[in-house]
Amino acid sequence: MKPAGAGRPRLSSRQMLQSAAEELFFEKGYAATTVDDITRRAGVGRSTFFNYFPAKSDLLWVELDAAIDRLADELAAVPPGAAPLAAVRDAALRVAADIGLNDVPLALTQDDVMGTREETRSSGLARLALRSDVIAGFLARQCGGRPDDLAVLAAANALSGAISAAWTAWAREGIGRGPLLDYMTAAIDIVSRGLEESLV
Amino acid sequence: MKPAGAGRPRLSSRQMLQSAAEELFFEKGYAATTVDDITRRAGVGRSTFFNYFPAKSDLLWVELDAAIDRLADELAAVPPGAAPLAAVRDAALRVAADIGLNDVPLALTQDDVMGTREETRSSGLARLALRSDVIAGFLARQCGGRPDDLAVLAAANALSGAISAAWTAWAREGIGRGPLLDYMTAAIDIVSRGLEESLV
DNA sequence: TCTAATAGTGAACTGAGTCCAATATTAGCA
DNA sequence: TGCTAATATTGGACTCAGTTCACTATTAGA
Repeated sequence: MKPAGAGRPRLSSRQMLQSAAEELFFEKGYAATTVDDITRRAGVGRSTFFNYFPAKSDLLWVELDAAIDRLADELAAVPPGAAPLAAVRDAALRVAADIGLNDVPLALTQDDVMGTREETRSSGLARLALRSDVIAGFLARQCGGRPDDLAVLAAANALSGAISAAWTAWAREGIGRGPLLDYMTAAIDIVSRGLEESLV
Repeated sequence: MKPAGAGRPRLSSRQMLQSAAEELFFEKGYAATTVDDITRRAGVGRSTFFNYFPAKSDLLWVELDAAIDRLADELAAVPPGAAPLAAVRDAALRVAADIGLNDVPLALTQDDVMGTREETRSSGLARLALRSDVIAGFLARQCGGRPDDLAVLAAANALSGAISAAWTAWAREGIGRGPLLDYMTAAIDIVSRGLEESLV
């Protein structure tokens, strides 16, 4: 097997690793694919892998990681004094609006990963925690509270949970899915308005 | 070093592993403690460890794991037709009421002492996901929807996030903390009633 | 006392992630 | 062009979590 991308205009090692991994995950599944497999197909040394990705599981979450970075940037740009909840919603929706219909994190399409694999599952949840932190930090800043205040934590976790729900439901819809933005709007609305109203 | 508990009335291997681990985590931190260290001090073979705990990180979450099991049992016993949100709240509060002031998961008190937070954190998030699943399953059952419906997912994630926030804020309060029940009541109230009202 | 189930065991194995010092590549500059 | 300093890539040795499996104790119960 030739290295992916051989002959074509030179791709970055990062790109080569990413596409080699994507191929292999489809061919053999995530669990059965080793880091060695990936680097061999990408045509780079094994050590190089860890220069670009701190863990194998990071390959599953490329799109989501980018979205979380975006969210942090958007929130950092919110002027002090703006209504905090509305600001989070708007930021999340702006980010969602830029996610293409095929920018689904591999983790959410790979059945092999969705199942029992505890380790990969928690890799996804690490993103949820990161996003919770980002939101909690922002809420604390806007409200003048501490980021580990119960109300701030609860609100941040709930919002982050809603955002996760949107990604999950969207990804599961399969090929015919509509824009992520629609899911995101609905999910954030549910927790913003209160579960009491939304559920029954 | 004698095995922990030598001479005293015979403890189960599980108990011995748990207390050996607790000691070692305090002495050297979580990351620096290997499974070998734990089994050596507990005086059992290495294989025995994995008979009792699927992963090293499970030792950090014993109390929380028990609470999630309890929650699942409580929800399973709810009669069909009961109001779903109220049922989840009541179940969570009943479980919280039985958590003693010192039943703090090791992970939550020790995460600074225990070295790198990332790994302990991601193991904690696995619990959050499990709890979300339990709640989503229950909501779907009561509402007659699918467990991967957006509204069900969003509500389940939000509730689970609120419950996590309660545990976290409670644990961080340190020795003088009040009962978990108080934190749980407040956190669930916040997401139930809607963030709009609760935040500003 | 016998027996069948259960608990505990060591040994060999896989694969992720770390560390490090050596080497290749590239960019910037004169 | 040639020199240099930064940066990228590399292999190899290492640690340790977690799996598998066949084997041996221990225990409970008839």
